[in-house]
Amino acid sequence: MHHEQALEMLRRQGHRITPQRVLLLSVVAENGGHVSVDEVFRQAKEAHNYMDLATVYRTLRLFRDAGIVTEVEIGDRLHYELTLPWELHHHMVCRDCKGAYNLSPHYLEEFRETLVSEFGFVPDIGHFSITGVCSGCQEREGEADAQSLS
Amino acid sequence: MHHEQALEMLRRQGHRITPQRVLLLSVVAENGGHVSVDEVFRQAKEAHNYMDLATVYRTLRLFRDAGIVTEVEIGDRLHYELTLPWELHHHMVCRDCKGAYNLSPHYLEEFRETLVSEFGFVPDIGHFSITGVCSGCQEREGEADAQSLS
DNA sequence: TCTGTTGTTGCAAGCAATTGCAACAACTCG
DNA sequence: CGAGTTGTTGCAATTGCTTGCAACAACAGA
Repeated sequence: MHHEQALEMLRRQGHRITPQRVLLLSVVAENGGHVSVDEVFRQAKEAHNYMDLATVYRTLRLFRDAGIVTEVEIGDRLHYELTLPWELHHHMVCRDCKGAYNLSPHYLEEFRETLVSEFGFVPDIGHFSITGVCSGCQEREGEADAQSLS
Repeated sequence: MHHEQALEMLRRQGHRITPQRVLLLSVVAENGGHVSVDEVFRQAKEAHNYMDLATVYRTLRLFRDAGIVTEVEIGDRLHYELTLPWELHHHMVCRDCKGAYNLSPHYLEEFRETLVSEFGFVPDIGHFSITGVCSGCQEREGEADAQSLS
């Protein structure tokens, strides 16, 4: 998603283009992957010498609702990443190392359709993420357990 | 899960049985379905004339980690319900009406196994819940949309 | 270009939930 | 049963995030 394009989307949805929004969008964009709110706040302040945390939260939420960014809950903190429509994905978040691994949407398609057809429940899988333990941390846990037994 | 049994589980895991824990367990148990933290706090205070909110949070989390209760996030508040091993279920939580509907584990089994075999990622589906819109609220939304168009 | 309307910001207060720490009490072992 | 050990509690402070509100500024229309 190109900046100009995203800003145009916002405007078409009736939102105003403010310097804060332009700045925050570029901060998220320049970070490649997912960034924590704190990090966005810090970088924005660095670039502009001022930024209000409430504005960061409100703006990122706005971007999310406008489809410009995707919200990912890592641990219990919100992170955001640019939504790239040609590479949509969900996340598997490791509860130990807080790593976030991408998951192709096709793994969820069947599950989604079952919920809709069986229960008429339409899940929000645009922002889906699932917590668990990644393979690396499982090995580390294994070692720890072995030690605690000895 | 019977009270005595749950307390015995706690003790076996090396935790102490305190009056607060006994009280909080019975409050959760007596509520049948899922209860909000606030409600647990209120009822515990009513029964015992004193209870600290931090203790409620810590105790419920302990119960969760011990497998005695299940944590359900409804809206953005934590709720808890007794874990009944013979009727395990997940939840579909409606983002509009905050209703929580039970979902049999079998709907997730396949998804779970795919994550494990494909990625070595073991999801926490003991505490799984998914947000979306229930069928009732979809109808209501439909009406609202129709009105706003007229 | 100027002006009015209305969405946005900054600030401070508020929320649910968590945490550090000293006083305390449940369990263990003698 | 009584003393020591160590997990637990109560309290207050703190965290991450949200919200109410008055001042402000982006856009539209004249």
